Formats: sequence, C-alpha cells, structure tokens
Amino acid sequence: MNDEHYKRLEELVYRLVSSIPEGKISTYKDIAVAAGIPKASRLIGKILNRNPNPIVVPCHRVVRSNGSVGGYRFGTKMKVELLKREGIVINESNMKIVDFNRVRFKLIR
DNA sequence: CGATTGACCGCTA
DNA sequence: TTAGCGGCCAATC
Repeated sequence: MNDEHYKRLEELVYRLVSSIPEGKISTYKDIAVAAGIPKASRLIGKILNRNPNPIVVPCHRVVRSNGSVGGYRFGTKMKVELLKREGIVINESNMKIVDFNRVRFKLIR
C-alpha cells in the first residue's frame, strides 16, 4: 500500500464515518469491512485518532464491535457525553451501549 | 533495520 | 461470561 492508496483510504474512512447519522453508531470493525480492509480494524482507530477535523467528522459515533464505547482522542468521558447527548444510552458500569444492535447504523459502501 | 505501540477483533479455555 | 493471547497494520522509536 503506497501513500496514494493510504490517502484515499483515509478519505474513504472519513466519508464513511461522516455518513453515520445522529443517534446512530457504527464500529471500527464495520468501517474496516466497508473500507475493504476487514482485518485492519486497529488501523481505523489510528486514522480516527489523528482526525484532522473532529467537528466535521463525528468519530465519537464509532465504537467497539463488542458494544463497549472504546477510546477517544479527548477522553472516553467526552465520548460518552457526546453520545448521550445524541440519545445513545450507555450502561456506565460496563461502558456498553444499551440496545447496541438497534442503534447500529448499516454503512453504505 | 527490528521492536513497540495503539480510539481493535475473535478464537479458545 | 470472561480473560488471555495471537493476529492485524501503519506509525513511531
């Protein structure tokens, strides 16, 4: 994978994440699959970590595939707050999304 | 160069 | 159900 491919991958990831509507969430794994790199879910986190525009790209709507909230550049607490604000219910004791499958957004391409 | 490090995943015991 | 562990891939050391 050269720089050109990688750059395109980043753009695709940001586009996919931006398509997640308010009140819905997706997972690092789902993004990886949609981006054509099903085994590189860790890479998705890495890309989102240096998200150039956190305001535009709602990267807080991306959680772990097991339903737990996962990490966030500005702290897990902030991520939880943002999600709650959008109507996502979170079990604070185990940091898991309540009704995980119900609020899961199906990515389009 | 090789080793380590993440906003992770899935198998196995 | 949970914890441990190997695998994954690019960046960083």
